[in-house]
Amino acid sequence: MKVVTWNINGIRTFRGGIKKALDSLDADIICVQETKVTRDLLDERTAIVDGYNSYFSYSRGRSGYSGVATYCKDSATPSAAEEGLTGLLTNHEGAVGCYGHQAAEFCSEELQLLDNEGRAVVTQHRAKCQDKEQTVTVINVYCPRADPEKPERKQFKLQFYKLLRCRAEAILKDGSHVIVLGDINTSHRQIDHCDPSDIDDFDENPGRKWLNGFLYSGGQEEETNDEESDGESEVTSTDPIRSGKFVDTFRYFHPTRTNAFTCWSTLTGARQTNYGTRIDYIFANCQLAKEQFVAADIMPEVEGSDHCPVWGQLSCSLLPSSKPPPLCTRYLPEFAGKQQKLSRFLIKVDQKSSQSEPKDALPGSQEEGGKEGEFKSIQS
DNA sequence: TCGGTCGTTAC
DNA sequence: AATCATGCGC
DNA sequence: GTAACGAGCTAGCGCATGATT
Repeated sequence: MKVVTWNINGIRTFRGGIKKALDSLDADIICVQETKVTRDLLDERTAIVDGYNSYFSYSRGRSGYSGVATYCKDSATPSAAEEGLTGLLTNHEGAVGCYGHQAAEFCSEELQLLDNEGRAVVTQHRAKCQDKEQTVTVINVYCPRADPEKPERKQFKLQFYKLLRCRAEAILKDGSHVIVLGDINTSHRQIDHCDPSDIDDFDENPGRKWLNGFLYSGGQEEETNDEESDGESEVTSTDPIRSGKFVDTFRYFHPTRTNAFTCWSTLTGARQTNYGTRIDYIFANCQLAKEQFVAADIMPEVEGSDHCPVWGQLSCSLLPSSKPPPLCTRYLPEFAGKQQKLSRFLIKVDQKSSQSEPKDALPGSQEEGGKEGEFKSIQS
């Protein structure tokens, strides 16, 4: 199976629908960030793509801002899907669960704010990894940018990181493999930045420290010793710097490749001179990375955004769920007439009636509107 | 995780 | 109902 | 003369909103 992440900088720029772009990426799971769309502005050709099932999270604060979506091939239909990292947005069935000890680390208002900008979608899949059936959870994130003008966003970004790690490790501890992918908005090391001496990098240092803690650096032999300088006090004992459980899959396969960037400033036309940064990643827990990942790379030749796609190839194959979880976009009542899967109407009657009502699927903060009745009548 | 250049100012 | 001007966030 | 210090700030997209035709 193959996964892709891509910050698309506005999903509505794909005028004729996004299907062609999705197909050309040729992946089972495609995670996009910065959709800049809200439910009321989502059109059918974007939301309902033949051959895929999709899962959106929208910014609740402002429109035209942030937002992520995960598109799964029908052969990769998840068994669970949910919006956000905190669980506060998921009062419906079909959620992934496993929230760790976030309650001890964050106050509830803070948690709500961290999930208020449509920055995360979590899908859970069954996979067959050499005979054994296992669970793989995909966390699609658009991590906040730390605007230097706004000091509070710096803290927000770090808190989001902390929450992301908390959730990812909780799911991992529960026994699932975990893939964390998306626009992480921090370049990890000097090699990942066109100008490592830039002042900005010092400002982003907390983000790098987080990455160093989140990632496992075994297998990346270079420079493991000079990292000790920012953790000299605890280096002798627990060595928390390298306690991470995840692997940067691109760097795992290309440990020394330089000028490998995924994001370029449009202000200066920096893409033509490849003056960029690598801030879009596919992270996988160590075991998954080592045992299942067979390749990973960036796609700098793909245009259409100020970011390029990143892909990872796994040797395991996905086992599709027979029915998409409630968060699936195709359950939205405004698209009820555009059901794509004929098989949805062909499943056994007893199974269908024992499932939860479609109205439980209505995601997010939007009102349920007057179309719901129409939808229910179509369903039953 | 650093070195590094250049022009102006202060001594 | 289009178009423009301005602002915001990257 | 030389050490110390500070260097300089525009670019372009996608989107929203409100005012103008």
